[in-house]
Amino acid sequence: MEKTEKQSGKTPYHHGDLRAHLVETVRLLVEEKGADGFSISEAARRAGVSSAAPYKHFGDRNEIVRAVALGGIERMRAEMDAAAQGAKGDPIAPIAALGMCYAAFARRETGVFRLMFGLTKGHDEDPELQALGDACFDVVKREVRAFMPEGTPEAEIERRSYMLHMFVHGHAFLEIDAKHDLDLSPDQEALLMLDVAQRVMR
Amino acid sequence: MEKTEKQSGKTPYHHGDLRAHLVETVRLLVEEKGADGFSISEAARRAGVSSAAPYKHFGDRNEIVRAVALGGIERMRAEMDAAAQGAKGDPIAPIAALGMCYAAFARRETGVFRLMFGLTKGHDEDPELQALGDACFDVVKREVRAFMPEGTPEAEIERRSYMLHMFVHGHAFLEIDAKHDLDLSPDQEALLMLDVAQRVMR
DNA sequence: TGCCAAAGTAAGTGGCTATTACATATGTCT
DNA sequence: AGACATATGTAATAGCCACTTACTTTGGCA
Repeated sequence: MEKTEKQSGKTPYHHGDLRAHLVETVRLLVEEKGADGFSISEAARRAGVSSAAPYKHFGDRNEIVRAVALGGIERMRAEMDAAAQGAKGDPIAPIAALGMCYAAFARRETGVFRLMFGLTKGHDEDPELQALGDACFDVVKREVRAFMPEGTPEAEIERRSYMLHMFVHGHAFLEIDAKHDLDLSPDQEALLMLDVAQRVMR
Repeated sequence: MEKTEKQSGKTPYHHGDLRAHLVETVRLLVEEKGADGFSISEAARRAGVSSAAPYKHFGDRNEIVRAVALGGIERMRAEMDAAAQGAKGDPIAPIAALGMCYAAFARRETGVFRLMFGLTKGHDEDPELQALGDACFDVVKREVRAFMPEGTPEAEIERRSYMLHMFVHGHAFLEIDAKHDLDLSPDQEALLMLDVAQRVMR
């Protein structure tokens, strides 16, 4: 029973932890072919099981991609947390670092990133998705709070945090969608992030 | 052949201008069910033709949604142009108006808006799509140029324009995806746009 | 008028999602 | 150990979709 307890408490029976295997397979497929360029059948084929097997672990296709998206959000949250705590120079450095982190994730895991924000297929009211997203935003608010003078009203912190989010979110999507031919070097992007952070936090 | 390819003056043959009829039908379906929630078969059914008929006018499904997206971009460009020229109070008003326009379009035509920026299915290198997008951005640059002191280097104009785009683009998507429970009134949103515009243009 | 190409249809191919009926492995209970 | 309920798997299937092919209809024009 408690030999190979995996993430969701599902114990492997016949072929190991097919559930986790499928999520990882789909994650790779999403990066490879985009969120709508793959099929569950294909994932099952790659995992070496029949096309019906996935439906023993997920109710429908959406549940699978949802699991991939949730994993992505949590991964990004962890990276943001680490990036903010690792930046210790200028007081504004953690805030700029968060922006770099966001953009870097979008660039590195473009498929999953699109998924994280492109789930509109019945996930409008997904509490778990919302909660994980909020957890990411909490990291931002934490750093904004640390930067602002003590006693700053929460509404102000929320407002600044939202402005930062607007900015990096737009930048991330404009970049991965290649809507501008900017082609910023990492240094140039870091300067841009710093510039924007200063304009928002001033 | 492409002798009658005037795109504004398609000649009706059997059932009228099926091409334009299909684009409009798909536009409505996109708003109704989302970019991936409809089928070409369904559009054909609504238009009262066989499921093979669309393929006499479009090479594949992507060409149809591309046409819808192109129409959306051009419509938004026209609105942005009008909004900027209509705002004549504070010198920064046209810039804030552009932001409102962007957000309003995203709210009003959410499906098409998502389409405009979600085409990643072989449209990475679509010159017409890129050109229309650039035309929108030209409106922004025009207003930024008008705001900045004469002789401002083009690179600076480009930079400020890009910053503005980052902000409004992020705001638009965060709002339609309901990633924050802000629920701004039109007035509050206008103030936010003005605030952001001032921070960028300062 | 007769021709031809554009524009339409019916039928078919292959793929996908999801379901159903059935087969098999696994931990538990006695 | 043996039995059993259940979790996990398969094969077969239904229904939908994108797209193709072969055929028919229609409208403009030489």
